Amino acid sequence: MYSTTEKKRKRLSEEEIPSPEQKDFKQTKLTVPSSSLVKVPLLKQDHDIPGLYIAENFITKEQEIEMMKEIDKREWNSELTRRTQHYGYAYNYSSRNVNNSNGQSAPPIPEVFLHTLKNIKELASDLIGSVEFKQVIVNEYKGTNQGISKHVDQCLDFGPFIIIVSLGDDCVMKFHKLERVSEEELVKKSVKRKEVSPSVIVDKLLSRRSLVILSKDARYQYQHEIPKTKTFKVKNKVVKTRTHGYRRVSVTFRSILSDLK
DNA sequence: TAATCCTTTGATCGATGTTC
DNA sequence: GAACATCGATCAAAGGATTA
Repeated sequence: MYSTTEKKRKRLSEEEIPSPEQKDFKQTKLTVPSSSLVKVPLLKQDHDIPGLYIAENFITKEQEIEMMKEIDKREWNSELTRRTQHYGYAYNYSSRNVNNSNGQSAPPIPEVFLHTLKNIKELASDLIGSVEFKQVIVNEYKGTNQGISKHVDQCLDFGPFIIIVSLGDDCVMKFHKLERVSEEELVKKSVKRKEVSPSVIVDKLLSRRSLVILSKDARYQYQHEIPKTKTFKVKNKVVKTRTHGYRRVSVTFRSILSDLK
């Protein structure tokens, strides 16, 4: 039996005919990392959302511990309901922009993140090219009800790729498809975005130690959200139940558009 | 030029639906 | 029936766009 909400919601299924862009789906490791003796993660293009790439087990358990240790040594910002850390450029949630020239500059990006970034660039060089990622935000989601409301990452300051490394615990990210607008329109502050009707919502499991890259449609034509729910579901099946001990830390890398100009 | 409206990102709350 | 999940409405803040 389906709920009213579910009836009106169109969920993508494996059986759906892929778009021309999706037909080009390929499971590729875009570039071989320097060490050939370690298990090489695969960067897979997602079937459902153009521009979404996921690499499971992108980092090792040892790297995860090392990153967590580094994060826990640092000072947290408790301005939001979730705790955050900003590196490279601080993001101002009130003015919704990045700033490093008004006395609120963020600390430099820690070495352990730069090392991760180097591995990302090796794995995804064909996708991200020579784009420099100079801003890092660490978000911590603890307990049973912390999440982030649906949104599209700011388009005026941040570049075309959003890169997320998940640490600690798994989560589900929900993608809400928006009415399409051109990338030229996106940089106009006045552009109004609405979800497509009937709504298209795609659930994606982000497992710990995985890498996610949002580009193209995944970056600009979908809102993403981490629901503030006790259970995480994919296609209505519970894949994770949060307890009070739940802790997921995400490390998000962004490029700064003013750097690209 | 000043006032007003609109935008984005994120938070909160209430109503309604679902599950156990 | 209680607890939980989902959805939509509303609000905040600051800057940009529009209008008078």
